[in-house]
Amino acid sequence: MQRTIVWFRNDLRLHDNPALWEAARNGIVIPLFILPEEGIDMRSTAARWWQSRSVASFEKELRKRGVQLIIKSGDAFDAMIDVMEETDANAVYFNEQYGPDELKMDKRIAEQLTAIGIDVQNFNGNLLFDPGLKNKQGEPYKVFTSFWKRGMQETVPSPLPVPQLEGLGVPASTLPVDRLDTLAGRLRFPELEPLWQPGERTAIEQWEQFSDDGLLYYGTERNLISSGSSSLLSPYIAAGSISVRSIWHSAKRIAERTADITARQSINVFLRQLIWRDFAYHQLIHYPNIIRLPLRKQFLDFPWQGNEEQLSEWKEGQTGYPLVDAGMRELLHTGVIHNRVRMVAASFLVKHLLISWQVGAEWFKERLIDFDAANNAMGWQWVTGSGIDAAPYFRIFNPILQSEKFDSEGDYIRKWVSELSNLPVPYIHKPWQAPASVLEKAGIQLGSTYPMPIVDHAAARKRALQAFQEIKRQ
DNA sequence: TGAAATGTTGGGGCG
DNA sequence: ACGCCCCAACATTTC
Repeated sequence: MQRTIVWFRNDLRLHDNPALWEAARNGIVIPLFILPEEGIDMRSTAARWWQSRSVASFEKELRKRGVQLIIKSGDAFDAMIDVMEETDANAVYFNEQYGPDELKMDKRIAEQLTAIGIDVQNFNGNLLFDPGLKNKQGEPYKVFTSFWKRGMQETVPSPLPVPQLEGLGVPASTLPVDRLDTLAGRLRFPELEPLWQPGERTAIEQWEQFSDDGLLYYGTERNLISSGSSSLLSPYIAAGSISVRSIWHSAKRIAERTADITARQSINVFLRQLIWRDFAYHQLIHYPNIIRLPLRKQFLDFPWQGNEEQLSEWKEGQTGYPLVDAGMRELLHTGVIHNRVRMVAASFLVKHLLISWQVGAEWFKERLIDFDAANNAMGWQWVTGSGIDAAPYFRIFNPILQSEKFDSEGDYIRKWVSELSNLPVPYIHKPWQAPASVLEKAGIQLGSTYPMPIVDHAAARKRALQAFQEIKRQ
């Protein structure tokens, strides 16, 4: 009877978990989660908080099934050796991660384990498609639409069911579950605590609720910021509490059952978003540097020039552009931002403030509970125009027009920028244009209760285009 | 998964 | 009745 350590990271679920499934098929399962070594990489991020909450929830699920999650900290190889000595485990399975650091570490650990006679196996548990997908010329895809078309033709593996688990039967030594909190700096995100319920069950419920209703209108509603049309699944997908392949197949089944054209189109729009996620990993796998460096070389010399003060104003939602500020405050208070606003706020940092996308990406990494290195890198490079299939640099979002288009009544702004809540349309989108009487009636003093725009849109746009000309010449 | 600038057209006001 | 101008409204080009 094989005894397999299943090393969990961003795959905190029982359903459709290839590593867990195979381990269970072969015998006894020894689930392991390893916290980062003390003193190393201990930065407290919202995503780490979320992961720690998700691990705690997963531990409970396992315990209900009579299986103990072993929690260790420190070097992964050393931790595994510890566990193997105590439990006589003779195999280690895990699902692949695709970041450059993770790949390097996984390779190192696999080699070390193999060298001492341990059976090591890894699986794709995170993506819809084969991570090595190539086009007909044998090249990685460089344009999303072709990747998308290919994806729609691919067969996505059917999700695996929840396996029957057999655990060790005797307790093994482990760190207490509450160590997750302290190590992850959980106490630094008290405002997120009441907002998010972690775990596989909640994730599946969330999907069922969304697929029952919102999914069918997703195509037309998803851009309307205050319509509540987001799936809210991204934090669960990021932690691996739900499998994208399960979502895929479930959505496909719903599409097959419905004759309504709009609903079918909506489902396709949603599937397209899932394919964007795979495309992000596709890029990360083929161009691991995209996390740190622009893919288009000329952007290495881009004349970034934003200042610290403006960066803080952006982070705090004090730019004077209501939609941008609403988004940045939503991020601070909830750990997520609506996708449309994400683009507008990111574009504002890069193009209006000329602050480098890496700085923005770092802030998102610190604050997003749905943080995903591949998505984040792709998204920021897309906005900047420095990535594959990115928006051309001269495409500059106008934060006022975006606000008028996608938050036409200003409801989203009123929710997050409460000092503007009494301001009527159209001035809610551009308070500095409101007549004095309107401002007074709404109880607003520009420059004191709410900032004047920190940059003028037209001037900032012009400046950004000039900066673009500079690198284009080179 | 833009926006602004520039070009074109056609209806209507007006001398 | 006619030509001229104005300017929405829409289309195209440019950034």
